[in-house]
Amino acid sequence: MSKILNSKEIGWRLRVMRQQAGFTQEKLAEQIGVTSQQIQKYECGASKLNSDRLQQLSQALSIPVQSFFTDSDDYLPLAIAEKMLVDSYRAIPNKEVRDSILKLATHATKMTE
Amino acid sequence: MSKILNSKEIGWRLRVMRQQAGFTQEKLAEQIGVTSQQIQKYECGASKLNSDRLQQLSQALSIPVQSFFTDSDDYLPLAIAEKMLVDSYRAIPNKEVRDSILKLATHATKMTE
DNA sequence: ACAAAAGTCAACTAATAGTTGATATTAAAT
DNA sequence: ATTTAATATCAACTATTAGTTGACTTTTGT
Repeated sequence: MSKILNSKEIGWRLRVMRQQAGFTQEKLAEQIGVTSQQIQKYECGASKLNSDRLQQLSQALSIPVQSFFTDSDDYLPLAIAEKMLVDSYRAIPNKEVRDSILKLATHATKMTE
Repeated sequence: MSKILNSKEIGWRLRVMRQQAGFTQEKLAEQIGVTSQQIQKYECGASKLNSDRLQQLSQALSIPVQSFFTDSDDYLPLAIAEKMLVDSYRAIPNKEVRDSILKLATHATKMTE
């Protein structure tokens, strides 16, 4: 159960990722079709990102939507099991097998009942 | 460049995933603190999900946020697939299921050699 | 066929996304 | 150090939409 991030925290991530991508608020703003003031609001958490904006921003910054919600820090000290999981996954030469593992994982909740 | 999904498409995913999780609109609604009519709106795309709702729904349905935005697992670049794998793995509430996924992954490499 | 549960529709209100215009801060250049 | 241009921030207002309630319809099970 991962923590739910508030709009301030999400806004901060947007800011960091925008800067890493080398955009000004203005440049990013015109790419997704809002004013730079609106980007500003996203970044301080005064406005919340909806599904459209999330996708537009992800595309503009070339990152997956998930980046807004999971700490990259979480992945650095990857728990042993998780590290094993990813390492194993990487090591699987057959794409179909990889895909089926991934699919299994993403749908695993259903199997618990 | 992956396609940007409109709220109708996203709503439909919500519906499918809710049903797969075995929730009624009502049940899901009370879990995230809105009315069932509001869930209904999300599902037909009459309302858009914001970052808060996305996280609440992901948690309630035990899926990563990314599930709402990526069409099919097959197109995912490796890095994103890995992220999704770990996110999904973490979202699995049942330890036994988690373990079996891990075991499957670690054994998958050998089996294909 | 009936009753109960789940889902849909419509009208309204509350909340917030998004705008414009003004002000502040930073950075570069003279 | 002063000025200039670029970037970022603040405040007030408007437009949109998220979210509500209540009535209606469909589905499901006995």
